[in-house]
Amino acid sequence: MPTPEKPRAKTLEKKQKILGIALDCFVKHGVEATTIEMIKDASGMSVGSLYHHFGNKDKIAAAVFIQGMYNFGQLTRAYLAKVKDNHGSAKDGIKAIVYANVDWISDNPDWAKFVFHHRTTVAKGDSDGKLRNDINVFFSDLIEWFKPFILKDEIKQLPIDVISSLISGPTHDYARHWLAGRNPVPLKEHRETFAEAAWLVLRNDG
Amino acid sequence: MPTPEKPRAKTLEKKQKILGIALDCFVKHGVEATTIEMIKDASGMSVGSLYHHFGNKDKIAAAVFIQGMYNFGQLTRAYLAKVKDNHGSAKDGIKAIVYANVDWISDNPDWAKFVFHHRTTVAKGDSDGKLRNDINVFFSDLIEWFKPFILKDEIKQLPIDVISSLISGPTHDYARHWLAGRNPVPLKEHRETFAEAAWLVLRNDG
DNA sequence: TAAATTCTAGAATAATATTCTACAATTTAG
DNA sequence: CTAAATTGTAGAATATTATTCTAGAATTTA
Repeated sequence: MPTPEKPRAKTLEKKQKILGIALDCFVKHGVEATTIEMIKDASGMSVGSLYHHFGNKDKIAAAVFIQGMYNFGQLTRAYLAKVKDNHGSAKDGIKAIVYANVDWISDNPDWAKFVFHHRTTVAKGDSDGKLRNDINVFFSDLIEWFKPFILKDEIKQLPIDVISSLISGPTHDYARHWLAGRNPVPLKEHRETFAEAAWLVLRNDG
Repeated sequence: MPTPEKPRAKTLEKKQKILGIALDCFVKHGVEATTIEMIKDASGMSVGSLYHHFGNKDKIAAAVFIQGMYNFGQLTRAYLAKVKDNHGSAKDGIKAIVYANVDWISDNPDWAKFVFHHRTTVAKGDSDGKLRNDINVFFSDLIEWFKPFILKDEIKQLPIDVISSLISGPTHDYARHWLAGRNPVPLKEHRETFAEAAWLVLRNDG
């Protein structure tokens, strides 16, 4: 087994900085078109160091992706935790999820662009399934929250993955177009619309 | 200006065949990881010919993308035309759009995978805006169809791009996960669910 | 049927990713 | 505190892959 290396003091923050720079390059030119040399020049790092830290270009991209997903996950958990603390309703929870999506995407457009366009790319390199697992854990947290409301018939009896798509689908679709410059009106301006729409499709009775 | 070349007899079908083979490679390995040599070997074509016909790798990808979008557009138009012919309601039209999406994605999963993941990539190379324009034309056809129903207040007064995301968002989101193997239940099984959901959010009054 | 055009082939070149080797900096063990 | 041991840096060397180029074959046009 590969010895688990112990990083030096400032290594982690240095790596984080590189991820930010790599993100800039990736978003500006796309992963394929950004060369290691670009990242090297922009970060003032040597090629050797980059490879020492990340292994190869795909793994840099993977690290960027994971960083982004992690931050997004944190925000969503925080929003849901607040609902939980206030003993919020099913409606509050569903709207909170939409809010978390809209807010994170709006506040981190570059990360969002990257995350939207590179899940597949990154999944390929996830040989140990670590990423997959993290996402599953995140997902089961969400399910935990939903279950009681579904059981109480406040939310429609639908498969969880369908529920998930009904909640996030419209927001993500609009976000993609907005981030790409095809939709001029900022996502944030439709926050309430998408939140209410999600509740409208998922609530039981009308 | 670049002389508009006149292709030879079997050139077009040869190019189409290559696009299919390229799609296979792209879907199996991703655009970045498929080499020109792979496409060369799989198609029995020479490197020179590939470059003669397509210019470079990005343009092969662009051609694949455009082919896919074109086919999808055709299907959607056909579905909507049928509704028009039968003097269908707003509900019929909105459900038809969802059906077109679900059916095309289900019947052409590889094309769908590619189209979903490479719009951005391709948009970068669309210097003359031809692709952009085609999509705009397609979009305005849709808008034309919607307008009367919005005016008659059968459909909610919302910006067209929001309407578009509310109709297609959930289907596309689910499709992405299904195509990536994360959602095991085929998209088609939720066709009616997503179609009804779209109508539920968009209809006026409840 | 000859000239013009389009297409094919594969070698030559260029751009880029990755590996490797030597050394520098930091940490750890005693 | 000091000497291994470990981790990080640098840049040259190598390997892979994209792209260009040249010559000629096939087809079309006039």
